Amino acid sequence: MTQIQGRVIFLFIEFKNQVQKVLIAAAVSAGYDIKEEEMSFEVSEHADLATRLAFQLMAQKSGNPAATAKEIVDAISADELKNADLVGKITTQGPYINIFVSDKYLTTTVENVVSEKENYGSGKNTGKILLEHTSANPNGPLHVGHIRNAILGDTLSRILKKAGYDVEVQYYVNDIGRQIAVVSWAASKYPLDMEKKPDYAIVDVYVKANEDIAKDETINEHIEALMKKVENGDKETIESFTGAVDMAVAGISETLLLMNVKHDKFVRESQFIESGAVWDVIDRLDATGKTKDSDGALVVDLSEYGFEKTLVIRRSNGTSLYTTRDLAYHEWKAPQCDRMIDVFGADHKLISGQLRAALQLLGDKTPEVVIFEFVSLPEGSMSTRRGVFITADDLLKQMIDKAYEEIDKRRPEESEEFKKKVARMVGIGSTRYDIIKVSSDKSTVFDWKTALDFEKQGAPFIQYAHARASNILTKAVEDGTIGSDGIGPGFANYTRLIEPQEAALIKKIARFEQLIEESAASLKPHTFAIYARELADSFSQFYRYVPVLNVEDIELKKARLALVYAGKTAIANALSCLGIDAPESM
RNA sequence: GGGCUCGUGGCUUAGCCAGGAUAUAGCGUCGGGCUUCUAACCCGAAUGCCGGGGGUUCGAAUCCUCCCGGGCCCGCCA
Repeated sequence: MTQIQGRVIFLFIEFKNQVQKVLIAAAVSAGYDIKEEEMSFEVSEHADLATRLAFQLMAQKSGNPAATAKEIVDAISADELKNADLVGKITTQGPYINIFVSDKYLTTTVENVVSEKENYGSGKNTGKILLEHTSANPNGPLHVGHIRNAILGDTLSRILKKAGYDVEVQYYVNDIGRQIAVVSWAASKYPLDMEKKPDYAIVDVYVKANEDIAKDETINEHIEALMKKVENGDKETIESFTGAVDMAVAGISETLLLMNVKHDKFVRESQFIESGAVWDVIDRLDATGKTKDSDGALVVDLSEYGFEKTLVIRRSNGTSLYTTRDLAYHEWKAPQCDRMIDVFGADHKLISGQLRAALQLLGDKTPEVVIFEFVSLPEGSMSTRRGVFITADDLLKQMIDKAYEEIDKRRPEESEEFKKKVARMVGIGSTRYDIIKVSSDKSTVFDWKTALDFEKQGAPFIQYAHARASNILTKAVEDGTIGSDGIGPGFANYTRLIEPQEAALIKKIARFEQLIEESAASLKPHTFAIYARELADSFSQFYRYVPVLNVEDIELKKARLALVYAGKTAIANALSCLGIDAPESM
């Protein structure tokens, strides 16, 4: 068994390994030819683990899967089974072989959570990951499309950390492109409303400027001139760009912080102009012989990577593009980490493929790209430029207000401070959960009615289960069953936990580590979000059917308290991975 | 026009990559449950040609193919 700090890790996986060993031995002794890599298992409602092995092997003999399944199970040796201490019963049902966990599996799970506490569920992966997400242009506030990027990226970073990786999260700030030139021009023409949140002040003038440009194309000449000045290092122009960008970023940061989204670093594109890295990248691409002139612009041929169209890496006016600066950014990141992960919207599918191809052409490490499909409005797609968007702040505020109404209705006697705190936890949690639970490859249409009708069996449901567990534990401290040293290793005899709801909850808790592992490996956080809900579901059923505080038998009471503690801990750890606060009371 | 992607009960959605046991769950609807640890809870019921056709297979929501519908993209925006 794999041991880390004295404990068997990945209990579910170890269970699976034991089952595999037992079944292979049985199949071989029954006269079948089977290799380890051919074994496949599924989690099933009929058992803790099931296999369709008989379907694969039937051709070797009878051709009857049910007969094959029975033959294999009959051939299981008692000795093998004795060594597999996590495996309980193995039965057949027609062609299926159903496997159940042992009592030791259950008691070990509870003991593990009780001793590991907030570290329960952590993985053993290693390596440094640089994760980039959100990176919205600093030309206005975040809108509901950006929220999906931020929540997906932030949840991913939390899950990867839980899986054991060293993760650094970056926001790539476009402080130098055409859009920022427009912002800078706008800020010089129109006064900024300093009363407003700074990102809103910026977008006001940005939208006006774009209206001007639509009417008068000659403004574009001013914009181009500004871009050239910046690339040539003109101090005054750079300062005006930086001033506008700082305002927008300040506002964006405030919004991100409100929804528990954390970035370790804000990296500015301009640094790759200043350092000359951009021109260096262009030179090296040019040296590959894959570039050519196209109407004065420099383009690179990526046809050998499957891209029909060439990629422009330098404008005909000599300035660089986002794509070029992004190449420099990735070259800068590569030596700092083992893996790079970028979270982009669906509009970046093509360009991110070209980016990867160009990096390959240069012989560089390439990023893994996580794509999420668009969030649009009933009337069409959102556009900061046209001023058509619903801001993240607006959505978050309304979600918090909605949550406040609920808590005010349910706990009117509580303090204003309590209600506000819970409203924020629930409002933000609901927003995050509703977004993260859906697979990122589904496009969605935003509408207020659906957004504000936050599903009760979403974040609030999970948070409520946590609050109920906390409540029981608080009362057990008050009645003295839990001493001042709390619940730790060896607190109770867990073989007393034999109710079906107890076993179901323990089994659900035991799968935590595997779900983290799978979610981290596939970079699909929604699968973990669904697990978190199932975990809360198991707890709610346990809570309904199994009394804890008014149990006479003190040993049984202590065993159940330990399970409540294990449930609370698992739920808290799951919520933490989702960036959702776990209230002690709500 | 070409490429990518999605299409699962009234609505939202899991499962699809590695095909198999009555297709997952929530909302909504209908019915039941608080003198018992917080009812933002629990239990039960109804609702599905898994977009459509064809194919592969003993077996297809899952693989292949064509079609229909939504989304995104198709060089000097990001």
